[in-house]
Formats: sequence, C-alpha cells, structure tokens
Amino acid sequence: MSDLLRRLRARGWRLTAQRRVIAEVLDGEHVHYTADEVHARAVELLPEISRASVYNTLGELVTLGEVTEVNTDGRVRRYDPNAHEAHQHLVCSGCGAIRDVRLTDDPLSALPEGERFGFQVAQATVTYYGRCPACVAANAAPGPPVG
Amino acid sequence: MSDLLRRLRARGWRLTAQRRVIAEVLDGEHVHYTADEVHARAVELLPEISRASVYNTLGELVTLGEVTEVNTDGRVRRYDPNAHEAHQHLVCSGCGAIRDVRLTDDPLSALPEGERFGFQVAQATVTYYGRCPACVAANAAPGPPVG
DNA sequence: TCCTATATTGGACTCAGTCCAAGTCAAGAC
DNA sequence: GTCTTGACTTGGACTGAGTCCAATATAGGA
Repeated sequence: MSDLLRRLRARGWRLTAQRRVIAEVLDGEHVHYTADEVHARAVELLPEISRASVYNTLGELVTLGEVTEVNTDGRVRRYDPNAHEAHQHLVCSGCGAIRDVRLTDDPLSALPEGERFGFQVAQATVTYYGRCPACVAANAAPGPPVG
Repeated sequence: MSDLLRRLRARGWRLTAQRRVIAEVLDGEHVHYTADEVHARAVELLPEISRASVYNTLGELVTLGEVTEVNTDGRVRRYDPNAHEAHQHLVCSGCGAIRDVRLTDDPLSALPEGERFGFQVAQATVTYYGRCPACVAANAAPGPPVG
C-alpha cells in the first residue's frame, strides 16, 4: 500500500477499489492531470469507475491537503499530488507544459505590510509563463513569440 | 470620450454603442468583474446588448492589452481594466473580495536560472490568499478559520 | 456472516464560454 | 445627406467542466 493510501486509511477512509485506482493514477510526483485525464487513466485500471467518483475523490484529497488544485490556464483545474513540498509552477504558453519550480524567496515577503489592507494573508501562488525549449525551437524563425 | 475609447478608435475600432457601454462599465481602476457581471451592468445602459458581444469585446480588449484576464478562484474569469500598472492580486478566501497589490520585488527574480529548464520566461502572476478584515471579524469567535 | 454508514453510479442539470448564420450599422466615399 | 460595405451584433444552439441526487453497492466493524 502506498504512503498516500496508508495516510488515508489512518484518517478513516474506506479503501474502495475506486480510491485505490485514483491514488495509483496520481502516483508520481510531477503529474498535473485534469479530472478528466485522471478519469481516463482510472478507467484503464477499473473500467466501471464513474466521473462523479473521480470528482468526489479529488475534492476530498484536496480538502485533506494530499493534493493541490492548480489552474494555469484559467479554464481547467488540474490536480498536483506534489502537495508536501512548497513549489510553484512554470507553464509553457505554447504547448501548456507545466513544470514544478522552487523559488529562492517566499513570495509572501514581496507583499509589504502597507499592501495587505488588514488581510490575514496566509498563502501565495505564483505562476510563471514562458516558452519551453521545444516551442522556442519550433517558432525560432517564423512569426513573433506568443503571449 | 474616455482615453480607452480614444485608443481603440486610433486602432481602427468601430465605436459601436455596445463597445462604448462595455468601456463605460469597465471604467474605474479597481473593478474585477466577470463577463456576466459586465453583461448585467451593460444591460442597464443598453438593454438589448447580448452576451456574445460582451464576450467578443472583452476578448478583444484582452488581446489588445487594454484589459487583463484574472482567475482567482479556478472557476470564473474576471476582467481587470487596470492593465497599465504592474500589480498582483490579494483575494479573501472568505468572501472572494479582490484587491490590487503592488509588490516590492519583481516575482521573476525569485525564480533562479536552475529552475527555468531552458524556458524563455516572460511573465509571472502572483495571487495572495487570506482573510479580509470583515471576514476575520465575522469568524473571530466561532469555528476555525477556513482555507 | 450481518449490518449499516459510507461510497459509487449514471444521468440530469448548471454555468461559463464558444460558435455561427443572419441581420444591422459605423464611418468612409461620393 | 445618402450610399455602400465590411465589420459588428444578435440569439440561439452547442460544448465542456463540474455539481447534484436518488438509487444501489460495499468496506469493514460488530
């Protein structure tokens, strides 16, 4: 049993076939799947698993802090199982590729007291946008870079 | 005529009633409306304006760099007319209130070369999450803070 | 093995956003 | 002032992500 499943068990989760399969799909530190991608991969392991179960389980994993929701394109939510290491994301505006990145400074330190407006600030998410090496090479000559 | 309309005119835009109304709705530096909120306000000024026109116009304003798209909740896109001043956003996880904030450091400086993976990094967006004074006061005694 | 609270299912539903063919109209030409 | 035309608008159908729910199934403790 994976560490994730062990932790879930310890929290009183019932270990159903569906939850095991979803945990298996998310196993791997650097995946950023959408709910539908998780579902597609889960179906290969357990053909009868429903979309609703995938959404339910992902939502619960997010609530428990085992998975982080990331939204890099303003459209689809993605699920990041690398929730136990502080990191941010670097996104290719050409192909949408996503890399986990570690920053030198806590982004909270860049927000001065005078800009907090009395908020109790708890968290920051940073998304970097650029072009990955493959997309840079692909557009080297033709046209201006996008985004 | 507002500066925005003047700039659009200079770019060859036809100044239709719909576009004037949308520009008027977005007038004001610190609004962060969704497309449907823009539509609702536009309808008060021009009852027959359609959702499609609102989406079209907002999309064009974003392409022209006159308005920025922001997504603070992973769900709805919001439109920020304060596109000519570099800033980031502070979001209340209680009520969703959004404030523009100016940082002391360029967030790009926190991403070391070794974490760029050959990307040509162009841009960073930072979103801070916390609780606004009103939400802090509201939950002062009862229950643990959310998020 | 039984029991039951918890989880799963599929299908209907919502909501944001897109697409399109038909109709309208801003603004340049005269 | 009127004409002309291509850009703009419209409403309605459509898509895709995500939610909700009543009926059914099942994990795991008794």
